Parts: sequence; C-alpha cells; structure tokens
Amino acid sequence: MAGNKPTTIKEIARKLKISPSTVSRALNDHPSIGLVTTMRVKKMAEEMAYEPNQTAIFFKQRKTFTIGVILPKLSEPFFSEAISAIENVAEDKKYTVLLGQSLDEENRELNIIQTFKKHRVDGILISLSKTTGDMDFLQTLAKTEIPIVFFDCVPDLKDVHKVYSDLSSGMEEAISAFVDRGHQNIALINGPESLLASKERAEAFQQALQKKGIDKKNAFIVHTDLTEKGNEAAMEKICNLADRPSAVVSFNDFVTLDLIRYAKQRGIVLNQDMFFISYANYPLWKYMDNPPMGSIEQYPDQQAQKAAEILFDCIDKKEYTTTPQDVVYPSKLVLK
Amino acid sequence: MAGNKPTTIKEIARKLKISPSTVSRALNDHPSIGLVTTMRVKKMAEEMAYEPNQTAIFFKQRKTFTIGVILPKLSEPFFSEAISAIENVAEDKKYTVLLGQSLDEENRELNIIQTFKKHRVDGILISLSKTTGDMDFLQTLAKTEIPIVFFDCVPDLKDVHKVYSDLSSGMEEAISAFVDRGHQNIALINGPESLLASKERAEAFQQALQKKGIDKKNAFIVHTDLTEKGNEAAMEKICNLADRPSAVVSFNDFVTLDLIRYAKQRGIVLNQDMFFISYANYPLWKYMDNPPMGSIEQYPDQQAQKAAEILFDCIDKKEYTTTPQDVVYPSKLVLK
DNA sequence: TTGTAAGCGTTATCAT
DNA sequence: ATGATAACGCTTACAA
Repeated sequence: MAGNKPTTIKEIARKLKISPSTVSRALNDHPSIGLVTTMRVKKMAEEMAYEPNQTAIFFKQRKTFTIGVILPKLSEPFFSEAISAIENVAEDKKYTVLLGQSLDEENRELNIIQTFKKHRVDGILISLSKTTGDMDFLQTLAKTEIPIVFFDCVPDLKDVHKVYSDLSSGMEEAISAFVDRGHQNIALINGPESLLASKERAEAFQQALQKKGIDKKNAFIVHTDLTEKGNEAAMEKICNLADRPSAVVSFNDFVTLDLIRYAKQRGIVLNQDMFFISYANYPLWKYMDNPPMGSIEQYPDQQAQKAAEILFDCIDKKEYTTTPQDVVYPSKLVLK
Repeated sequence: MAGNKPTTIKEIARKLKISPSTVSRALNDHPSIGLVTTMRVKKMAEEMAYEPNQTAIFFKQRKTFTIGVILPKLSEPFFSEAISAIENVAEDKKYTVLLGQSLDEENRELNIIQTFKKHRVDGILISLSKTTGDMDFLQTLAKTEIPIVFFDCVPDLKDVHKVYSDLSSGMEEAISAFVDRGHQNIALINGPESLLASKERAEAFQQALQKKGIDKKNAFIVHTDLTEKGNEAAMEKICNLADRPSAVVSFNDFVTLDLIRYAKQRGIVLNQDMFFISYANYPLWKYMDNPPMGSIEQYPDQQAQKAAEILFDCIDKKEYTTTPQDVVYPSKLVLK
C-alpha cells in the first residue's frame, strides 16, 4: 500500500525494450513515431499508472503553468468574486493558481511576492494592499521577467499593466441621485487619506458636486481608518455638524453598515433623515429590511477577468515588455 | 531590462573559482564550509542577484512545499475564513497554497485533484463538494502517497483523516432554546437528502426532539436544493401546514435569509409568529435589524487549522499511513 | 574544508 | 521511425 515510487518514462522504456526518448515522443503524440509503438507505449503507461513528473517538466521547460494571485482579503465579496473570475480564466488556460492574502499589510505582500518568485510562477496578478507605498519590488520582478498585472487597487505608475474601476462615474450618478431628490448638504465619509482610492473618491466627489452646482461649503469630507470604531467616529462627526448632511457617500458598503447602525442608535431614521450610497454593491443588501439608497457596483469579476487575460497575453507572447495596458471600467450606481 | 538569464550556482562558482558544490553548501550554511568561504559566496550571490531555482530544487528533493486546498466556494464566509486559517498555518511552515474551487461540482473537484497531483503538491486539504459521491480518487491519491485531510464536508469513510463539526450539539441547544420558550411545533428545513450533512442534521433533529420529549408528529422535515427558489418552496410548504410550526431550524444561514424574506412577504412577523435558527453563524447578522433568533457556530477556522496541522504532521513524518485522525468539534448555538 | 561526479525525469538534438 | 546523449540547476555521497 505504500513505497511504490511513481512510474517513470525510463521504466516504461525498459519494459517495452525501447528507448526513453521514444516513449516520451509517443506519449506526446510526436508525428514521427509509428502508430503501433505509440499505442503500445500508451497502453503500457496506462497499465503502469504512469503520471508525468511535472516538477521535472517545469524544471526543464522553465515554466510552471502557475500564476500567483495576491489579494487583500478573501472574505470581502469583492475579492472572492475576483478570484473566481481569475480561476476560470486560469482553468481555461490549464494554469493553476497560487494564492496569497496580504491582509492589507505591506510586509505580508512582499513575503508573498518573494514566495511566488521562488516558486517561479509564470505571472502575478495583484490588487495592492491598502498600505503599500513602496513599489521597489517591481524592480526585482522586472529582473526576473515575471509579468505582473495590477487590478482594482493599482499603483500610480505609468509603465505597468493595470485594470481598475473609474470611481467617478458612479460618484456622479450618486451625487445626481442625491441632488435630484433635493439633497443639498452632502458628506463624503472617505477612507484613509494615504490611499489612492481615497484620493480618487475625494476628487470625484468634488467634481461631481461642482457639476451639479453644489456649493463646496455644503460638502463635508471626513476620514475613517475603516475600522468599526473609525467608522462610527466619522459618523459622529457628521452627525454633530451644525447643519447635518442629509446624504452621505461612503468609502464602501462595509463602512455604510457601521454608519447605518450608528445612525440608528442616534435615532436617525434611514432613508428619511439620512440617505446613504457607497461603493461595492455587496449582495447582502437584498436581504436587508432597510438597505441604503444605493450602492456603486465596481464589477470585480470583469476587472479580474480582464487582468487575467492581459497577464496570459504577456505570458503567451513571452514579451515581458509589451506596451502597458491601462484598462478602466466605469463604476455604476445601483439603486436599492 | 530583459534577456538576462537568472544567475546559477555554477556561475557563482566560476566567478569565485571554487566548485558548485561548495557554493551550494555555503548558501545552505553547511557546517563543514569555512566561514570566510561562506561569506564570500553569500556576498557574491547577493551581488549577482542569485535566486535559487526552486523548480530544480523541487525536482531534486521530490517535494514542492506546496499544499493544495479544495473548497466548494470562497464567497461563503465559512470557507474564506477556513482558507485564511489554512494560509496562516502554511505560512508558518513555509508552504504555499494552491487553490481550487469545486463550486460543488464533482467533476470540477476531480479536475482540481488531477491538477494538484500533476503539480506534485505535498498534501491536499479538501472540503468535499456537496455532490460528491464517488470516492475513487482516494485510491489514486493513495498510490501517489499524497496525504489528504478532509474537513467540514467529510466522507463517510473510516480510514481517512477528517476534521468536522458535530452538528448535534448545536441542534440540541437550538431545540432546547425553542422548547424552553414554549415552542412545541418545530420544523427542519434541511438540505438535499443525498448529502451527508443533511442526514446528520435530520438525525440530530430527531434525537434532540426526543430528548426534549416532543412528539414526532409535531416535527416536520422538508428539503430544499439550496437554491433561492428551493428555499422559498420549502418555506411555502411549512407555511401551508395545517398547524404551522412556530419555530424552524434551517440548513444554514443562507437558506434562512431566503426563508425570512419569504415569510415577510406572507405577512409572518419574524421573532413573533415564527422563529429561526440555522447553521453557520454568519457575521452579517449583527447588521440586520431583524436577525433570526440564533445561529449555530461551526468554527471554520478551528476546523481548517486543525486539518492543516494534521496534514503537515503527515507531510513531516513522511508516514502516509499514520493512523487516521478523526477530530470532531462541537457546534454551538449563538443567540442573536 | 573542499572538489568530483552522479543523478533527479524529461525533452531536444543529433545520429542512425 | 527510433536510439544515444546531453542538458536543465541543484544536492549529496564519496573522495581527497
């Protein structure tokens, strides 16, 4: 029941009294091998339960048919949807997926990249950790010629492949929806200022307000560190304002969950005293008795799929230095 | 920017005019190599940006430092928590995780196993797809001596490692909670009959009722295929019963979400006309205005961690045939 | 303390 | 159509 070393090509060859190279060729349907031999070899391989040793093949071919995927957190629906999309593309290409969660910690992210490099993955897909500032690892990766495609949370660099969501389209829709319903006093509860994602939201917010002719004086921006306490603190600030905003755009749906709960505690009635829209469009809303007014879909599956496709393009072409792709998908408001 | 082949040990050796074996040993801190040589080698390796070619090492050592994890669906919090726990253990052991989602389809599951086998993973962790009936792949895996540990959804076999949750403890608590609150008419909305998980729930249900002295005539069991429609159909049956149950245990929280929604449509008031308890203890309840009465925690992280630990035990001991572990964690009712 | 050489399983090149 | 041989990069007896 144990101890049987896996069958090798050599053993098949010996048994059949032919050479290993013939066996190899037969197994790979090489045209120059006679039909009979091919059949004989395949039959014997079957009998001996031959399984090619991929580690040897990976080694020889300098290719692992493996891509590494780095995400902040799988428990966020956004990313679990993304990974599913990636898996599907990978499966079609007969690739396997190595997984790493950065948990939004930069050093974890670097470790994972290091591991992936050691494993000689053929490519890397990454949605950056929210704390990543240092892009030096790109240099190292460039040396190894491992292609890398960023998606969702992408770096502010020119010469890299990236796929991301344009936050401003959704923001415009959100502000329009608010203003059209009579709101004049609108707040943004944004993420940490250090984040690119926050900067983008802030800009989009300002521009959208401007477009709708709302005075900036009526626009408040507060920040949260995205923890529960931070979210509540942000909400507290909003609520304590002299003229309390009646509409809030928040960083994402998770934040909104906390905001709504806090608001309720303060006796603020959802969708009456105060209205919310946030990014993500998480599926759970449909089960809530009192969902927020809307949520902005960012299409994680589309983003991830496109990113994977670009990555495989790089891999297939073996051109590490193909012109960098910069793909943007508009985000879209979904009213609840 | 391109074309540079990665540095090899040989090149370092040549540059230093010593033998490759010395370089290899120095790099691995082999005690027999002089300190000076070791330093010199390491310095040169650094300078030449040497990265060991793991594919060669994997090949040589017949080990990939990779484990494969197969889960039904990452978007279920249960499994995303599980994978995080597994990742943590793997990280400590310097292992990498290959990921595959079965999406509860048996053939996908088999494909993934095939791929993992080809990749020569050192071990496999799997929570079976809900449709998996055929355990033949175990035979094949046994031949390759790849250790495998089942968790959560485990097969009904004696001689395999498995870690799972004892559904009955939570069920007993649930039934007790119901009965103590005066409910006499209790229903179980169970999963597909083909599932082991359903059989276990059904048995636990019957036994718990018996323990509490509830007449079986007052206990209804209906099945759902776990789709939204199926869940609603199951609920409809319950609601149409002559004496409608006032308490429902359901297969899991996802099912309960649909049940509650349907109940509301029919004008049934939650936690007044009807009370719910289900398995999973999903985190979202805390944000619901009207959560069900309770949920049964199954500790995915504990299960997954233990399973991973057992797997690494198998791997480390290189004893494929260690006595099969059978670890059970009690489930626990959490009132909301 | 260091060097030599064999070998892991496969494939590709060159012969035959 | 098939065989012999080398090579991928690394480790590890065995020698020196």
